[in-house]
Amino acid sequence: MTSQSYTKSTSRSLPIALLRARETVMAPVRDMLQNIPMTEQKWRILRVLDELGEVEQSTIAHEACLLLPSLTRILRTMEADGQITRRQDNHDKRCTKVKITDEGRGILEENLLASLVISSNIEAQLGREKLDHLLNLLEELQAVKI
Amino acid sequence: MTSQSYTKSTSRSLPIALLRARETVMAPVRDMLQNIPMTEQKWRILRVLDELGEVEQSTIAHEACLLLPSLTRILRTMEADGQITRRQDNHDKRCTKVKITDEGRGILEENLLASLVISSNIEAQLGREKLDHLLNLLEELQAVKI
DNA sequence: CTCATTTTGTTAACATGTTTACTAATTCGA
DNA sequence: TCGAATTAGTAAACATGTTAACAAAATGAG
Repeated sequence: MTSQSYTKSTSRSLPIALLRARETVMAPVRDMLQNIPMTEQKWRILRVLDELGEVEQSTIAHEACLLLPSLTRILRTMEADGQITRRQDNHDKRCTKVKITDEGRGILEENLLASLVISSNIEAQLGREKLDHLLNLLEELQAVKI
Repeated sequence: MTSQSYTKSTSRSLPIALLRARETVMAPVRDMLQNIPMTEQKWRILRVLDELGEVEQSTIAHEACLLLPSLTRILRTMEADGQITRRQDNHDKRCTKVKITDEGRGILEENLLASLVISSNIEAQLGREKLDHLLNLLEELQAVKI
């Protein structure tokens, strides 16, 4: 840090450190997704739907870290591609319930192995204990109240 | 995880956990930046330039986690707004050297306090030891070879 | 030296991010 | 019960993300 620098080192800035770490981790995932083809966002949506079952769009947006306007557009193409289905909720007609289709699940299944290889590679290099510790700290961080 | 779920819990997926953690941390930063007004990306660029001095665009792109096409556009507006200067390198005429201006530094300085308050708030809630440990793990993760 | 290759950056096209404004359905208090 | 406030989602506009194609300058093997 020079006398000209007003802020602390970017490598010790949590937002920037999180971003850089994510770029490192995502590099091989992006390679995998390019072969499907599928975007990061659609992949996250499929994973969330696979995990949570049939949920409303706001839930997907929150879990997959997407804003609703983006989600609206992305789900439109995913529905057209047969990866998800959408239906109006009976009780609350404002809500749209979204569910993954067999075709959507198929995409997850087909890339399960490649996905595991990537995780294993990272785990092998960082060490299982450190990885677990990191995931725990990240979960704690999400619980911090702003 | 249900019998239908092909992948592990998204909260134990490193890419998704990093993204969610970052969203948590960025929420107050975004509030701060909206008052300037300034985008996340421009803020990162100013921080990197403040830290590294006069550098070429590829370096900025790498440090601030931006792709060159995005950077080209963003620097164009930042130059027009007087926050940075650009000049052709004498030795390698392919390179453009970029430097922060006094006006750009002023923006950092004016928001230094708000920025510190946000960091302190997170540190207070997570604890200094955990925060340091987290930053160390994130730095280690970036060194992982893919 | 010379030409193929690499490096640095730009442009274009389309997807996604982000904000604001909007509609429709629901909730809740007077 | 009614109307204000809230909630779920969409539309539009502009910024940024992402890929492919490109140009110009530098490099390197022959």
